Amino acid sequence: MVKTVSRPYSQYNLDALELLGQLVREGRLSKSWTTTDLAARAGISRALLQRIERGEPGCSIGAVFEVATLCGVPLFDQDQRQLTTHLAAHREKMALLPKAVRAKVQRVKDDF
Amino acid sequence: MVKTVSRPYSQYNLDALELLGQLVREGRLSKSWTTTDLAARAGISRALLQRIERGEPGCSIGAVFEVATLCGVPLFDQDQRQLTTHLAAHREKMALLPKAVRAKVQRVKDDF
DNA sequence: AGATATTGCTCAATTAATGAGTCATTTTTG
DNA sequence: CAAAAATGACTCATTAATTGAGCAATATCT
Repeated sequence: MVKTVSRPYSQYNLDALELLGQLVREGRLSKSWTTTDLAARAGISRALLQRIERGEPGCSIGAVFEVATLCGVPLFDQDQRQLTTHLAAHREKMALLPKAVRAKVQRVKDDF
Repeated sequence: MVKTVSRPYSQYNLDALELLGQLVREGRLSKSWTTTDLAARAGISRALLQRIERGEPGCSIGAVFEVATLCGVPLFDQDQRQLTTHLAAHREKMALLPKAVRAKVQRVKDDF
């Protein structure tokens, strides 16, 4: 029985997901929570929690974030952690950026 | 038409997801990629990319990570960034942790 | 060691996400 | 200003995720 690949994920991200799953598991154990405990707290099924700890890429990011937060796993960089502050800052920053980008038209010099 | 809530996500994580979406969008624009460009690179549909930039919690974490990486958005802390190294380290660390936790049995002193 | 709880896994049924397409609007370029 | 392109938002059919339950194996506690 060979595992079929539904979508081509990069190895880097598969590793990142596996690491995230391990961090979650560590956090859970450090708090002495059973899988059932944590799943209940996060409002998800135990089966899904196990898939998250296994680092499966198909899990919804909302569920993963809930679990990670409960386990004390930081989601972003230290300097990005103050969400509310940064949300506002980024909203302003976005206002300065172009609303749309445009593919460079490769105008070829065809007069030679 | 009121938006029905499929699952109770914490406001903190909703904010985190919105921030992540903004960071992705910033990264995309800084590289002058159209939504179609980035979606193609990530191997996802444009519709999904838009949901990711909007910070919707239902998107698969695999898709979000692919996009974030392409946009140069760091996923973990500085000290957790070297994935391969940390994967190995965590594997060893896990070997030392208990395989299962057990809920403390609240043995009540019932002899009074 | 024995008892009991936890974990890991599978499977079918249900629910939700994803892809593809369309359209109106906004933005950029010449 | 006009044309071309990008974006945002939406629908619907398809595909995939999620749930809930059950069971075997393993780990923990007394």
